[in-house]
Amino acid sequence: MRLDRNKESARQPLPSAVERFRKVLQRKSLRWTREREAIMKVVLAREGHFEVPDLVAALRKEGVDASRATVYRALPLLIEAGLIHPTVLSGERHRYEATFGHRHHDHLICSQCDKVVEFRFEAFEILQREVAAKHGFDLTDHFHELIGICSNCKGKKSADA
Amino acid sequence: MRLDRNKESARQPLPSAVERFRKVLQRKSLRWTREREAIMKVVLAREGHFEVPDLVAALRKEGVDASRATVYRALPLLIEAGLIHPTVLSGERHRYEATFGHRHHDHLICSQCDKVVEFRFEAFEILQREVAAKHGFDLTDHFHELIGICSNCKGKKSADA
DNA sequence: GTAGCTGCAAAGAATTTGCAGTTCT
DNA sequence: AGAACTGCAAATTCTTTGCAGCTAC
Repeated sequence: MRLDRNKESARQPLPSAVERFRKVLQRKSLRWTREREAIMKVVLAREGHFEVPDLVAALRKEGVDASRATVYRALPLLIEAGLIHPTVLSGERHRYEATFGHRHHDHLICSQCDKVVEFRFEAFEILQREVAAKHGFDLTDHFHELIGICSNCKGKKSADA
Repeated sequence: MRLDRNKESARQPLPSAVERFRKVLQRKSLRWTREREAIMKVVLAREGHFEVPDLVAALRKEGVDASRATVYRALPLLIEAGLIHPTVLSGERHRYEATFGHRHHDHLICSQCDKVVEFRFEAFEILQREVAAKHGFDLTDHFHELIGICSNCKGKKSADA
């Protein structure tokens, strides 16, 4: 999760997301285009995690003009603007999650049924900064994912092999 | 990092790694072959993180018989045996790290120079189990990676764009 | 003897890139 | 006008698979 304590972004509607995105573009002398705007909106509207091929399909379904290539090219910018964040998730393809307008959280995942629980534990946030500081780092981001077996799956026999 | 508190595996030489691997194979009615053995040894001998294509190249260089396909097929077994573990590390391809004979640790990474610091902080281990338990999960594994700017890079101007 | 293995080469997928035409600023 | 964009299709990679012949048990 991109750490972001100096901006009261959570819970704000679209305008400030637009602002953030524009700011990044401006700083890099890049342009605000209809495609980038469309991608941004669809991304922010998505619930939970998403993978790029799915996102591309979703765009197409909404009749949004934005080719796969353009989507791939936009992602790093959205990340830089703090609107989305890569997530780990044992999966194969890259996964992202909209972070703008969402309270920061990490994930607890059942390895058997893939159930995902979002959690937030302030102690982690504090200790992480401490650990980083102890090694002379300024913490800017982190990935934290817990893997386990949920109560529901505990009973079931593991049909291993 | 695969959690493993019931086995005093760390610091032990090869034999017990072999034993573990054989045990997994046995349980799944799979076979102990010269290729799997060779892959296991080369993997355990590697320092730090590795990606599959590099591992395959390393094997070839040592004249080890083991095709790419066989390597890919062996990895899940090595993971199951607790000899290696996938790591996050923002990279593109899958990355692994030998865990057998190494004390568990997580990573602190400089996003500018890619410097990697291994850290271990007992509090995290404990709190993670607590969080999992609070949601009814049995924790079996976790990914935890801190991203920041190291002291060395702090001075440098960020030649962004 | 048989189920499982292996290498190979082909297949699959996700992501990236070169290019020619378009569009912000 | 000029730099930056976009879609397309081709190119790259990593990873997986089908198959025919080998090998551990």
